[in-house]
Amino acid sequence: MSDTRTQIIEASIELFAESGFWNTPTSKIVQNAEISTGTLFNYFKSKNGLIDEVFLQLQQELTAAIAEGYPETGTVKERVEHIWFRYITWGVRFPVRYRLLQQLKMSDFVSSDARERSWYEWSFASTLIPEAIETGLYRDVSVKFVVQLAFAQRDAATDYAIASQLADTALTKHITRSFEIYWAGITS
Amino acid sequence: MSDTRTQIIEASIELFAESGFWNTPTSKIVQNAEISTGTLFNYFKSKNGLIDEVFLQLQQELTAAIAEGYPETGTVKERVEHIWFRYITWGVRFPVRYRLLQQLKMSDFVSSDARERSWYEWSFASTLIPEAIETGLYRDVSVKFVVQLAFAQRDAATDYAIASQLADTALTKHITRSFEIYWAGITS
DNA sequence: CGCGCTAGACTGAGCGCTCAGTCAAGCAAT
DNA sequence: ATTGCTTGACTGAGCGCTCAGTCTAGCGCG
Repeated sequence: MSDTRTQIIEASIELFAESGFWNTPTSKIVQNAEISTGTLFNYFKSKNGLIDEVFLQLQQELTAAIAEGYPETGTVKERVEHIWFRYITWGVRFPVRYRLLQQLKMSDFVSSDARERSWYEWSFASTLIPEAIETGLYRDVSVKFVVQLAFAQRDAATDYAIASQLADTALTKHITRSFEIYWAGITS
Repeated sequence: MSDTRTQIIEASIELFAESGFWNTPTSKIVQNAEISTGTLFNYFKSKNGLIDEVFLQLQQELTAAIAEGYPETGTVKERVEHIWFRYITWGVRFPVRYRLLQQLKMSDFVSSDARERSWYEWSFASTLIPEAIETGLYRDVSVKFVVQLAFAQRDAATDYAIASQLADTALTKHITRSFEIYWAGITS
């Protein structure tokens, strides 16, 4: 990882988050990264290629934060709660990065290739969903919907925490409470 | 509402939903609407002005669908459930419009002026939130978070219903169930 | 009824400009 | 001398938007 490459990615994160992808010309990126036009295209084959790399970078940072201390042998609830906690904490600590990642996930700027590659990072949690089904502690609802709800409620909790600038004990309380609400909803 | 204006808006909805705003040049819109370049700018002062109008149009259609049969005098729960039901039903019936509206809400393409104007449409529900606070049936959670959670869970339920192509009784059951989950989570 | 006229919706070539991406020249390090 | 990174003026495709001009429906008048 050369220094120049990092500079470009950091400048891109900042500008993309600020103005969006289509409103951020490469000219502004090179200006912000203090390099020249040509150098950008030495490191990335196109602007879209750069967007892919920014996405992978952010996804990797988030996944690393979650994977750290992951209770491989814990109960399903413990593991889901761990992800919940780490995810929201990361979002609050890096709100610019979090919002950009959210936007990238939703948009179709990111190539399907990059999306696929980002899934490998989640291998540590690959047994979670099958196990959740087996334990059968959920209400009579499809697993797909339970997962989708988890994502939606977790993201809503993160947005709220960022907007309200929660920290320390207030943040911890909020995370625990939001998880309780989720768990109370889906378990019978 | 002239026919040409409607043509332009319908063409825009289709193309924006398909390729996004920045990937839809005005040349494609006029092609799709079977008019010429200049006509578009007779009806809308700019491309951004057009986006605003598309947003207002969709928001209005959705609000009209929800306002119809709204139980003004019902309990808080009844009224929230009514909105829940109508919203998801509208999304399932018009998935292209629903997805585009979601994107527009999230993005910053829509001017703050247009956003403000769209709030007037919701006046029929203006007493809902104050009443919800008074009744105090919620858990010890901030009202803002309860509202944000409602939006998030309702949208997740809609996405799931669209993706799974639910209809008729299966759809009704899903809507009721998803509302139950929300209600179980936030009430103590 | 028929003619002349007008209003204004519509047209589309083309303007000015921005953009992503190129490439020949320069430079520093070996 | 050679290699490989860096530079930034340059390119041409594509964009939003304009405007001088066309066309037609419909009105007033003899």
